[in-house]
Amino acid sequence: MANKELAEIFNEMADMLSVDSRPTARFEVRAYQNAAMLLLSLDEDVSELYRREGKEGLMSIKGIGKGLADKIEEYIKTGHVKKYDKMKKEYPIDFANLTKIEGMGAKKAIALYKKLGVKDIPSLKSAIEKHEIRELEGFGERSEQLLAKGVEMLEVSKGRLLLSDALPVAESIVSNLLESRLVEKAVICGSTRRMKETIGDIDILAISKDPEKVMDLFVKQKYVSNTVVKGPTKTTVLLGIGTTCDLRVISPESFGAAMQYFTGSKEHNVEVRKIAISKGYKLNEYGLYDKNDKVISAIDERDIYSRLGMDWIEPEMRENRGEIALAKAHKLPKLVNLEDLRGDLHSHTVETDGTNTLEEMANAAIAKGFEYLAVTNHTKSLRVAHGMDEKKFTEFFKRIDALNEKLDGKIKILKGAEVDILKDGSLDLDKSVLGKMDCVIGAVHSNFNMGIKEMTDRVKKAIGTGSINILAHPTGRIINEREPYALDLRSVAESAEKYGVAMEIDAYPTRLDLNDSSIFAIRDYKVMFSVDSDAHNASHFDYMRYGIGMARRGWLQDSNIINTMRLKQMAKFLPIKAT
DNA sequence: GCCGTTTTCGGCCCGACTGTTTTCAGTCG
Repeated sequence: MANKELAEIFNEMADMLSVDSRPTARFEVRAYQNAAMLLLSLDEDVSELYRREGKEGLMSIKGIGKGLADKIEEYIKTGHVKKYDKMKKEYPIDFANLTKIEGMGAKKAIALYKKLGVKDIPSLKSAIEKHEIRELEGFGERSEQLLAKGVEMLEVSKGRLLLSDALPVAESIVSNLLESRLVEKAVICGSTRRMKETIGDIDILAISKDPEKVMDLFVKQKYVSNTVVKGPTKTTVLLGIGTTCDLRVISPESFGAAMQYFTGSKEHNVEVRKIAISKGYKLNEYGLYDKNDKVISAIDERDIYSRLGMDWIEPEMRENRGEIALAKAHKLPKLVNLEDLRGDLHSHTVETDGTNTLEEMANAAIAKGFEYLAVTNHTKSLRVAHGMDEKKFTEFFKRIDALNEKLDGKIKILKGAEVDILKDGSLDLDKSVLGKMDCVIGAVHSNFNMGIKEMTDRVKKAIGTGSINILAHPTGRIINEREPYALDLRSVAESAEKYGVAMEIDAYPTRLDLNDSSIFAIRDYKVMFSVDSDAHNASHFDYMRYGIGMARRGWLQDSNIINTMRLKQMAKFLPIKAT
């Protein structure tokens, strides 16, 4: 995809421009960085947009003007951006990796290149080992040590942390702080509060009369492997799960402003601050101030938004994707909540690759308060998961009938399957058996490396059979492991809308598929969604909250999601049998 | 390099921390 490559080029151009002494250069840096971010958040391939709408289409994106549009066009046509190539000759530096090091930005990278010829991580390591850095003007022994530590940390941590690894640890630390009675309040902020699919670091805010003791307790938490910085207002530790965690102790009167500030995202905050400026105010982590530095609002996050003429914005929406305009117009959507879910439509048992029996899964679902649970085991061609054939499904369904009778309305177990969508788009089970089911999920589990047209046709053919009700984990990606397969998601969504097939938001922590940006990409279609746990174990129903996180980040309401409905209403979407 | 119900020129988000300095630059969130 050209978006990612161009974003890298623009980011590097920004890095190289950062040492340009022209007074306008620093604003050009921002323009390039902004363009890189826009490209990464774009729903479709920018070359597709260009093919369809030309340079005008590119320039219709706010933040892309003539200069950048020219460069995008040049890249699509020739595969090169001349200005970039020229700059890169002067600075043949691996900015992308070097600036991943904590404390290393573009300017330091360039300084090290000019003085020592450092151009990538290996040459940096060698300069550190030879103690060349401490001799440089503007650097010192401490800088050299910090860079050495930064390189080491970079090599240990690979990929971003899963939300499901970060959130429980953050919650546990917060509850330990609260239990100690040393803090009056403690809350999670940052990307964890925004429920991003992966987390860079964990941010926690607290109010306390005794900050030193709180910090002492904090660094002694069992999750902590190392203390990076320890002060009375800010302490940073390294957690065993491979991320840093900041705890800030703030004054009670600034709590709302600090929450707003540390929740981010950065892009959202920049826009909110611009609004503050336009009203003659100033907004920072301590409060909202007027021209005379008098506090207008600071204690309560909602009040700060309100004083800026906006409705309070759910953390999951704070990504500067249009939520600010809606908040100003008082037209924010009422996002779906975990409590709105009435059941789960995707789960597995020991018969295939699950670890609990049908009865155990049913009981766990009852404990969760579900009204229904679809058991959707794998089908025969998925041999690694002991996929079932027609005969096994028929026998299994008799057990479901018996169990439903025994459970006497405590829950309704729906007969289902996660049927493989084969290479040619046909389904892995006979139609006569699929016809007996209450909930059929279609899923691609093989031949991931097809071209985009082939793969799109394959999935659309499966949807067109009329035999599936939900398309499972539509992009097939596994976080930090497998890229999504090539698929025209819009075209698939169009087809899903036509055939009344719901698109899944698979809540399994390594999948989270669809994710927020995919949901955004298909928001023009009136397609329904299904938030499912994909549980392979009775404890996996807890994963639902991550799926709800994605749904909320995609601005979905309960009316967009089929399993917020009661069983009777669901009959419109699923062929639920009377039994 | 982008943008515009105060502007097509003159603006462009904000503050803390750190290590290096002796008033500040670079980085980060």
